[in-house]
Amino acid sequence: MAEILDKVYDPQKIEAKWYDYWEKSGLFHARADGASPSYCIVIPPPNITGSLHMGHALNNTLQDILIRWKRMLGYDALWMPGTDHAGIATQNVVERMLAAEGVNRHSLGREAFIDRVWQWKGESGGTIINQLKRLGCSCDWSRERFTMDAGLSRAVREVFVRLYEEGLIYKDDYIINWCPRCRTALADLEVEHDPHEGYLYYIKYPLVGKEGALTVATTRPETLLGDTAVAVHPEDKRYKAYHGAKVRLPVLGREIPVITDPYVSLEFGTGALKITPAHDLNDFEVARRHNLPAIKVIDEEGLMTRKAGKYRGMDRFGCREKIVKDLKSDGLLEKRERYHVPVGHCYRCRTVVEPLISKQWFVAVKTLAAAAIAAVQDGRTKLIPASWDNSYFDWMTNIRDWCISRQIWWGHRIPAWTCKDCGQVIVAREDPDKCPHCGGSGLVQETDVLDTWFSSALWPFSTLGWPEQTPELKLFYPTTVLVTAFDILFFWVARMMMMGLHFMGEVPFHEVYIHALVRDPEGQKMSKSKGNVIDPLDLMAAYGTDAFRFSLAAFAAMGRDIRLSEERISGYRNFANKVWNACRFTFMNLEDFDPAAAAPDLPLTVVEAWILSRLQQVTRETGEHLEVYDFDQAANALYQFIWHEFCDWYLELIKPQLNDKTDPAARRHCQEVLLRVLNAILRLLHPFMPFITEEIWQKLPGASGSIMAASYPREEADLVNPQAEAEMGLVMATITAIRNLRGEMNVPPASQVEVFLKSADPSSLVALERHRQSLMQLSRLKELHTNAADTPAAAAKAVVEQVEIFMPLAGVIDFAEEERRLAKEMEKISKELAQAQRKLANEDFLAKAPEEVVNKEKERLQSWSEKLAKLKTHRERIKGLMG
RNA sequence: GCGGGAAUAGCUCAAUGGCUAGAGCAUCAGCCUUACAAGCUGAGGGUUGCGGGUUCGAGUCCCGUUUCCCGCUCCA
Repeated sequence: MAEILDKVYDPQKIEAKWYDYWEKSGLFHARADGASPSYCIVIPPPNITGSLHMGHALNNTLQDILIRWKRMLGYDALWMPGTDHAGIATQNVVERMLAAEGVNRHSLGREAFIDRVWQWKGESGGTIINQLKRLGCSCDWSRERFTMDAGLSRAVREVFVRLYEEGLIYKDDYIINWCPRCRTALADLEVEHDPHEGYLYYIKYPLVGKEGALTVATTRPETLLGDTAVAVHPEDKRYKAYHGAKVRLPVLGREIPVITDPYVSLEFGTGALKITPAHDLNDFEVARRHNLPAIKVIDEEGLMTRKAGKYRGMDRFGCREKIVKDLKSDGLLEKRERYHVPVGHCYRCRTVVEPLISKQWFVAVKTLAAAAIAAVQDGRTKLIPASWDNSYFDWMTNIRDWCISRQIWWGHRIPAWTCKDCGQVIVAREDPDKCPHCGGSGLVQETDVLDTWFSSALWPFSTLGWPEQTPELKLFYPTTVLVTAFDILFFWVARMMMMGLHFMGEVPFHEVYIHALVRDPEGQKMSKSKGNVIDPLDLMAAYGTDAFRFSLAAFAAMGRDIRLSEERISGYRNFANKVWNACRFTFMNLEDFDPAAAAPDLPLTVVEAWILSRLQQVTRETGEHLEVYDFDQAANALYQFIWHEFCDWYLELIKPQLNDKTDPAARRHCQEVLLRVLNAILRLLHPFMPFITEEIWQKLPGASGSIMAASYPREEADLVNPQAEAEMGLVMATITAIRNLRGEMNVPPASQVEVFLKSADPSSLVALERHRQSLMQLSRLKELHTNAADTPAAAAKAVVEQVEIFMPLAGVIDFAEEERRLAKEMEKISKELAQAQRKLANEDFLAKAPEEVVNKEKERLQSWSEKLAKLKTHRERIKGLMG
């Protein structure tokens, strides 16, 4: 016996209880016993500092849909969860807390500081995990990992040591991007270039021993303090005379050479370029070619060094103003022009990045990148959509060595030691206590930590237990698919490809599904500074998690950004309510239903054959769409079927049988089929709307256990029934046509009318006769004449396929109104007819188009002209009646 | 600057080169029809950005053009 659902669908009430139930039942746990095929997704690990934003919500909803779907299909589905230690971001958070207490990390000391970060992580680091649970994510929490936990740290060290031993990790003096606020080096990728309103300054460098000066153009006059040359293009005729000359550096008076290098552009500025090797990447490379010294005039805090002479200790921007002033008073500033300067900012704190020469650790990525390129080229890993291939190749081809050392404390400390006695560098898996070269005990460990992405790059195998050869690693690597947004394609995906291929010998994932970015309704990127951030938790509270998830899936069209509109989410909330009420209706009609009792052996009615046939097709479509990550199409197919076929038609069509208590067997049979369809619908919908489907499933007669553990519907081909679909198509079209006539002729819904049907095709009438009750009920008829010998003249008329429909409206009908309506209808049809005629009159079309297309066109022509003829006859009759 | 998208109903988006270019929301009209007013039944709404071309046939393919978005960028 079925329990009756509450009258109102209340998402908050039903969503609260199921997550615990699932988790406690162990339903998220992958068995890893090799008994069924494996399916594995590793989660893009969110930062421990993070809280759930729209990007996470979309990303994880899609993953959960895939995982729940595959799990129901019988795969041993592992969704490997975890979090990322987010070195710089986390350190910033904790440092801010310390600042509020009036201390800083240096006064605290390294050990204590790290303890403090762990403490913070314990208290606040789980926020996002709880939010993922709120979203319904069915991750295998028993396997949850963290990039700083013991196992992953061991993997990091193993990778570092091996790469070092292979010569792929090295330490060198090089110019790197430095954030003076975070006081650490950054990788090229971690610098964001934004245009900045600035100036291009033209500065005179007086010639030594001659009259005159060379004028250089620069956006950063303060760096002239570190200039060690002025470069011109070797072919530049303007400067031929100055090759080998010397100029005097303004302000400081140092003499520096004029050199020639083809790097210099002839067109830009004056064609003379100041060279500051310590503070500009290009200058650094020019200087290497010419063996020029580098003079560091800006330090790690962004302050001028003692090499800057009288400017020492000034802030770099203050120094710029002062220098410009001094140049002006010396008469050496020729002019300045307004200019858009591309300025690099730290992606974590937005501070202007300072290029600095510094000793850092690098990964030599060329060979790793080549392997990662090959894997995508030969399809071992597929990017979906493939339009990302070119960006991937482009980036991978132009990649430069990866700076992996960070001058912060929170992270994996680089396992390198320097011997104070012999000066040798030791890189080791275990902390050494004496120098293996000289036996000395004065070992000093590297203070830097590794870039956070270094550990995330190992995520697909480190989380599965590597370097141990675990059963999980064997079963789930390579993982099936990685689901991510394109903004971390290079940061993360590219690096996982490199590391996975190098250490596992196989790609980390077979497919990478790259989904859209969620934008605000105006298409703007959501950001705190713009104030247009929509909090997913608010949406879940307002519309329910199921509606929210379904919206995200329905929005997730491939290769297109998502503009989130609340109106549509509320539309899907209505859909959830619709599902709820369809179930409520079903349950109300199952009060006397005993699933254990034997089902009567009755044949399917046409209506049942039709709905089961449609169900098969929707089942097939849903699977096909999910298989290729067309989440939106899968969601829409279900929405359309459930609302507009199951609810709008099927439930209406079976009401008479359900209400007919005189034939218990037929009623019981009807209940049986209804339950069967609803059961399948819930399972089809479950990956998208896990909570509401579970809530209803638990009350569904004959269902047991969690819907999570039920099987996902598969198409039953023998139930596909084109005849039933054709017949119901005619019935529904006829009902719609009658409703249409009523509407057009302004017949009040309450008043019942008579309808006459006529057709040259007797089988149509037989079919419609079979559905007499449905026709009467759904189009509100007083009487239906399907064998009308005489059709009333004073009637409104419509034509559906071969069937003519007459609705006599004696005393009600406005002949002029009907005449106008017919004229309009005929005009529409005439247009279609003309188009078909035009096509068929075209000899090229007849000769070149495929036969079936031509035949189709002929059929269309025929049916249009028949319909037109019928309407025309009728119109004449109406006209006759009008007098 | 280089590269990639996008442009279709008032809005957000669909549409293997071939049925009358479709949905949802919004609008309008009428309905509390015993699951649902978060609902039901209808209706209106389109020169597919613009200009060419290929084709029997173009929203779809090609060229040009305009606008918008997004990446990448070592000419100061």
